Amino acid sequence: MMVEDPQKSTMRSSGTKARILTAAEHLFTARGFAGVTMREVARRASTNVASAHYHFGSKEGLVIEMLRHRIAPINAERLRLLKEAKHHSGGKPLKPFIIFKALLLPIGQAATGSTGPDSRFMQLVGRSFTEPANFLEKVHRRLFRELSDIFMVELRRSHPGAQEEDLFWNLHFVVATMLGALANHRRLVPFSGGLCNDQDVDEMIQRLIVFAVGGFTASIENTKAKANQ
Amino acid sequence: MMVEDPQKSTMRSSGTKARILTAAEHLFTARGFAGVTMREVARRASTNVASAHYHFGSKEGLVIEMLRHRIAPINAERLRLLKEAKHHSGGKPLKPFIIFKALLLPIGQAATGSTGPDSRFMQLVGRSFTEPANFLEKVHRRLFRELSDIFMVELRRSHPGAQEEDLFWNLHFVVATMLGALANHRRLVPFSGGLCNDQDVDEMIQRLIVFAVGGFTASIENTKAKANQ
DNA sequence: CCTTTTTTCAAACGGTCGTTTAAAAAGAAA
DNA sequence: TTTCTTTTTAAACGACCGTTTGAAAAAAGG
Repeated sequence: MMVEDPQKSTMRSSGTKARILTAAEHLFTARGFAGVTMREVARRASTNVASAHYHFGSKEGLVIEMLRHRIAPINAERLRLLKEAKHHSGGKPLKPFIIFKALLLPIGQAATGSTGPDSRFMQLVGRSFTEPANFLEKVHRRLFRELSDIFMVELRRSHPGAQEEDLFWNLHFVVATMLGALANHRRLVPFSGGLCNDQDVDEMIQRLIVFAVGGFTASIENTKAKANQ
Repeated sequence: MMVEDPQKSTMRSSGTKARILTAAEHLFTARGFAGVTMREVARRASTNVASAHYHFGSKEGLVIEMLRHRIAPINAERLRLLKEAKHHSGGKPLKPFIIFKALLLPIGQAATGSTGPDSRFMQLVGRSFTEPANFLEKVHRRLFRELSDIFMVELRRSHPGAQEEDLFWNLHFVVATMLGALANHRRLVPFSGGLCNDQDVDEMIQRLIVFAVGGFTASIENTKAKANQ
């Protein structure tokens, strides 16, 4: 068998598994999960379908491993930034701007990293949330449950008077904005008649952070004002 | 042939075409475009595949017609609300809150209308934006180009000092938030541990409007402040 | 009624899909 | 080398896809 962790124990494979992963990432990014066949992935990786099944078990397995392989490092960086911010805050609650920077900045880093994925890959991540495939829900739960719990703790600390329900709603909106912006990124250029540049991922992330903080804060303030009136 | 407008001239068909459209809407909503076969649609509509091809030409044709059939009335209502608001403003620029209400409220109306689609259908609309199928881009361009042009005119009038580029970016974010929130709607319940209710579409739209206005305004103000410093 | 057009239907077509099989090739251990 | 395990390969399997065909049924026009 040997479908286990590449790091572990014996590893007699040449780079076939890694080539399949890379090929899958490029093709799934361009045409989605249902739009790409195992035969195409295998051909781009200079191998055959049976090899892909040998390494990943199934097409689902390949999709899951590819997403995990790219998302896990981004989430680790998010937690690192948050921990770093807490260390510099001296026990005081973090400002929303700091919290959402920790959530959003690692996306830009991943998209502009030297050997990392290009900005197009993030479209795939956004798309993976909207695809109806049920097997993806489990993956997302495993990949994002701990992360969202930790971020919710910080949001609670920074908004002591806010209703729990409102915090959930507005973090949900922030994530929705992030995913929507990533998934529909390429539409900005034709929409703006070429005025906006979609290549500068960092600019998008900076704008996204400002927008997210503004939306979140306005919404929390609005609900608080209503409650007090 | 007879694949033309149902309103026009002769119409000897019983409700087959309408039944196919309804069946397609339900199935595509649940499992996406690629995840549903023409045979399933035909069976749910109590007819057969050839009939579906007779009425819609192809699977793509069916998808396009289904989207157009649902989105066009929503966009008409958006334009109506905007025109109504302009009529009551006495020539003064509209506030962002009013503009985005005109953009977002019709979604809630469509989702809660008596014979209209349920909230799940809006997931499909959101999904149609992120699906990689190229034929959808033309549909979206035809359905949304005029709409976005008109809304941009009002945003310009309400933000005389703002850069054109910033207006595009932030309207893009508002739309991204809307699409992302719609597409990921059902995730809110498990994410919040059951605290938030995803059945109340009106509540979501209300919260969404506040969030969108807050994000848009904050982002415009932020850029203006930077330019002045 | 008969004629003409529109609509429905069962059946088939050509292709492609994810997956499996079984054997060959390559490496590691002895 | 021999033995055992891991990896790669070509070929096939069974199922299902979107679409088309050609004829029957239904509706409209005369």
